[in-house]
Amino acid sequence: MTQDAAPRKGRPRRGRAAAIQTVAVEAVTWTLDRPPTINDVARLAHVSKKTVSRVINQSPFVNEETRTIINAIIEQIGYMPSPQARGLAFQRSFLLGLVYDNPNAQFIVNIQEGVLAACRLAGFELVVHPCDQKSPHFLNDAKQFVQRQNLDGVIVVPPASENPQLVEVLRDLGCRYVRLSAVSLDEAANMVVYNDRQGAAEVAEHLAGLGHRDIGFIAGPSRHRSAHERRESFVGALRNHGITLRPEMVEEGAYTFESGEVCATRLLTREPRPTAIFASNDEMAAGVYKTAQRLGISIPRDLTIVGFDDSPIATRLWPSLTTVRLPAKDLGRLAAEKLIIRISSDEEEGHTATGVVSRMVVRESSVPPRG
Amino acid sequence: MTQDAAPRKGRPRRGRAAAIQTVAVEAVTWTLDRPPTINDVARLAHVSKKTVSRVINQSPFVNEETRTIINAIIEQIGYMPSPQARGLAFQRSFLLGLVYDNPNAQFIVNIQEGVLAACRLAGFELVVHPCDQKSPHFLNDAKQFVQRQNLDGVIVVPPASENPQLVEVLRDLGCRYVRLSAVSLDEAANMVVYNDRQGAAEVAEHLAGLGHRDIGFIAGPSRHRSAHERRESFVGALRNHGITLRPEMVEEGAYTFESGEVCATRLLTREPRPTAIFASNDEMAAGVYKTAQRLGISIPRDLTIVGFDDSPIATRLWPSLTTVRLPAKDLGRLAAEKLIIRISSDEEEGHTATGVVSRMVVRESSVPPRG
DNA sequence: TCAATAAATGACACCGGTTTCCTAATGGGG
DNA sequence: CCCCATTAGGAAACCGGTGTCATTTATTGA
Repeated sequence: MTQDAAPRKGRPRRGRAAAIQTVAVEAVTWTLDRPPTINDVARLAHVSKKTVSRVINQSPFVNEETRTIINAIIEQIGYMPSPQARGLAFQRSFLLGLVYDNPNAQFIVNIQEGVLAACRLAGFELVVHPCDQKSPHFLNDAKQFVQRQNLDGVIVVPPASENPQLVEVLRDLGCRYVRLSAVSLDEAANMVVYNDRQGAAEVAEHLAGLGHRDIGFIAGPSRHRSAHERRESFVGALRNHGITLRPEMVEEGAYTFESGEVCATRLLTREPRPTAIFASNDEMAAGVYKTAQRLGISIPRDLTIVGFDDSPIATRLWPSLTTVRLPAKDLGRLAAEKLIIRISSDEEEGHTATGVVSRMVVRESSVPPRG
Repeated sequence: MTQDAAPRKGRPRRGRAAAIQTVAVEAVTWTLDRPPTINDVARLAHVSKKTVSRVINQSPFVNEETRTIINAIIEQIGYMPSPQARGLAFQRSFLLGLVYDNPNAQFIVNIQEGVLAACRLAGFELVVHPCDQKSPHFLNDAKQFVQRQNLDGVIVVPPASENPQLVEVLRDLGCRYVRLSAVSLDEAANMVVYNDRQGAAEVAEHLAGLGHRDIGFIAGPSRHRSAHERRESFVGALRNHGITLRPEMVEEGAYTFESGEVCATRLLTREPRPTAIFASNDEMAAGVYKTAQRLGISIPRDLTIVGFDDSPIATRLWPSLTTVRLPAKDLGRLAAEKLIIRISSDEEEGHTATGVVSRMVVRESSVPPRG
């Protein structure tokens, strides 16, 4: 890829080419019982394997006719270069890794989908690798993963992406990586960020605008940066509207359905009962629904609920959930694109900050408070 | 792996080993600026790379002391064999593929999780590959996927797994594969099946036992084998209880939430209105919930609803959904284990049929009909 | 004491690509 | 007409492991 720089002129040649055509045609009748290699192509084309290699790698130093012949033979015998051998010679694997320890299946699937879309376009394949930050082998495990497969790059999803030790391991390994996070941490160049502040602030304005004053908030687990972002932005925006979130109106959940139920039970059995609850993600919002229904609290008449993520469950719930759309698929695509560009252009570090914003989606679960 | 068969005796040797120990210790102070290779290990151990290779591959033909030394050096310099080079020489990739075209994210994630668990234990990595059966490039795309990455094996998830052309492609490629399906199709050896009949029959008995007679059924899309299985088993079991499903009480959905809403609307606006609806999966059951709520029909008082899959949404819904548990994670694990065993033992075809059964889970959405 | 035997190890080619370096042919300028 | 620049292509080494086969050394039986 680094050699065989662009030529300045081009002078076609003849002679060998015409003869080869015949050979090639003759060769096609010949069937191989194993996958064809570059040597087979070279032999059939009466050319050295290096020339075939040049064709494969789009080197400009190949006569147009020769190239045509070789391409025809490649086409006819169905030759495909072995990524193993290529990787060995190139010192590259054409493999990207996706490291995640996120319990939210939908988020992962969406991310994965976006990543795969970008991979597909660039000829990369994706190796997925779930892990567990709480495991003592976590770091070693991640290290082995990257080293063993010789990954060209790794995409790390939160909350694993927010683990500084993991980042250090990746850097030590010299492995290019892109992190997804709710905030741009220490290194903007290696990150794709999603702006949760925007969405959370919109929710605050929405609730304030509807006239809610007794507002409950279910925060995410503190190890997630997104939890901080959503909380701070929400609280701050409420304050701008002259509303102060009382401490007892804030509960910390774990981004799970069950924790949503638990937190909602606490909030809804307090006096004064909140007229609106903002849960930091849709899963917990679903827990709030269930709790409210169990307690005979009507949604949205007696309780406005807002979630975050716009996962499929938001529309499955009844009434449908007002939430904040987090474009996970776009995030995945952006991350992969960023990584692939960096790999292909051989840059050590990217320079542009990349990110997406989250916007509120108003549905049926948010209405003005009663009375 | 095929050479270096087991020895008949063992006679320890001395002499060189003691000297090597010193060399090894001395060598450790030497730091490399690139990932260590087998050559580095060999040089430091004053041994040929072949011997190191023997140690790596657990060949019994290595002197115990030599092995110890080499292992120590490997440990100390952090050497890990390159899977690329290994794969090239072995003609193997240690990579498994997961091919899916299933829109149900949760199902895929669960399968993937099970597959990964098995992969991890056996030292394989997983390359995921979503695809689209409706695309004209579908088969070619799958072929390229397998060939390019030299996959050791592929796991195919329904409905793609039920595409005979895809199976033919895989077979032609000589690629080992395991298919997941609701029924054992033409080749039990290459399949992991889940028995949907059991669960569907249990639902029929459950509904009949509760006293329901006007029962609506939302079938899955006919291209899914599982749709047939669930339908036939349900209808048959109902008949055993003297209940005939009238044609107008059957609607065909697409396994999606939206199609569930559409089908439910049709069913619930007919006379006589069914007192129970069995949806062929939970997503569609969620659509039934939404429709019932929109129409002011109380669940479960006025309408019993049963789903299939036991996906997370079953417990998110209110009241919680009676459904059939399909152990997707186990399915994935079983498939991967089966595949890995076949790869490792170099069997062409497996011989044991593998499968899981589905069982009903009764929750709050199913009660006797009113009156 | 001398094969014969067996364990332990090494030399070398190979897997399927790539890079480096070199040669041959062509055409233009002096 | 010769030399050089330039293009097209090839030979050999290499990437990091493997298989095959030969070689070395020690033990054993005759």
